[in-house]
Amino acid sequence: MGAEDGECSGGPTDGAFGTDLGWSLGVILRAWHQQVERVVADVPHGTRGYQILSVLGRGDSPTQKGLAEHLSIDKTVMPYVIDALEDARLLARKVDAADRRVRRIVITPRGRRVLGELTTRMRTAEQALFDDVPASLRESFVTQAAQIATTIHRAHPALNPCIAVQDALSE
Amino acid sequence: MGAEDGECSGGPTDGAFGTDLGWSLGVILRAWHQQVERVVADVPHGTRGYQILSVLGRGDSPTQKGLAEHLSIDKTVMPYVIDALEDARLLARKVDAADRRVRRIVITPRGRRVLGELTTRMRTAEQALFDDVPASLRESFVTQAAQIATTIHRAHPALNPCIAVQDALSE
DNA sequence: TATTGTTATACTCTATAACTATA
DNA sequence: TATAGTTATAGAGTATAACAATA
Repeated sequence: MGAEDGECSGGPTDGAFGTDLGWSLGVILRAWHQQVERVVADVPHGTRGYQILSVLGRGDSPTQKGLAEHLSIDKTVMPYVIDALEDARLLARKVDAADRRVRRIVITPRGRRVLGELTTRMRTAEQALFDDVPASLRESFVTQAAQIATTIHRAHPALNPCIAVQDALSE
Repeated sequence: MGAEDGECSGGPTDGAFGTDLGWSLGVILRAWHQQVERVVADVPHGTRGYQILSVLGRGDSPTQKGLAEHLSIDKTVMPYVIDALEDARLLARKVDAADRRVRRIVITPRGRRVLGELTTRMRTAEQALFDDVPASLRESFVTQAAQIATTIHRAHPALNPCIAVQDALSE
């Protein structure tokens, strides 16, 4: 005791219309990271490594540039991330025959196996994250987040040069 | 031309149940930061400074420790953040009479005025962020994010030492 | 002895600039 | 000349450790 009251009353600032979206998303994203960090502990570069494997698991063979844009990180970050994942034999660089400047990133059988395990464990971790949240709310939120993220990712070329690349390609 | 296909197909990885919550939230939060960065350009420490003013605008007079816990940052980050906001005369440190170790942070009249302007401009910026998202979806998402963040913030003591402090106080 | 706040320092992550190899 | 990828380096943000003041 000493303080006559609680330190902070908690929750976002503007209850009426939730202008404090940044705070809310920050709290959830930090909790997500903390919750899944043990799942991805053995994956080089943790959640980032997992997200790269996820994209590859979809069947894509993106370039390093395309991958960087999907993850919204600078292309100069890619080499050491890809190096680490390649050293772990989870993926491989493959020189593009049509343009030898380009390295296509492909998942290895081992990478696919690891991704399978990770996906299962991620589901469990996310359920634990939402332990005190009603299932219907959780499902709704996750679905809406995916919808909105996809829309924003498409709508903001500055944030999503990946689309700019596709536009350029289709010219 | 050169690449035979697009670099990445976009969207989260697992359409079925959205295991890629981390990607979705990351995209939305990054876009939010980018969208509001001009609004908070004049506020020391940008969105962080804004979030601190938001809490203070609620009428709280939190300690620096409580504030750090609300924002999920280390207490050692607070001094220079508070210094900058105090230099800008947006808030002030006030020694707690009951416990002279403690500095209560209070908003200044100027801080309250600035917060008012910021709140309005944040609303506008957030609407721009969700320009291509249906209004009903946007409102639902923002509300749900606030609900879930509050629940998680309460449920995870490790992430939310603020509650731990309150528990300790109520003993 | 424990806690709030502070300072100094080291570490991680990220971006900027300059280079190479291809086109 | 322009682009994909790489490397080296500098910067921002963050955490760890040690300290002062107070309880």
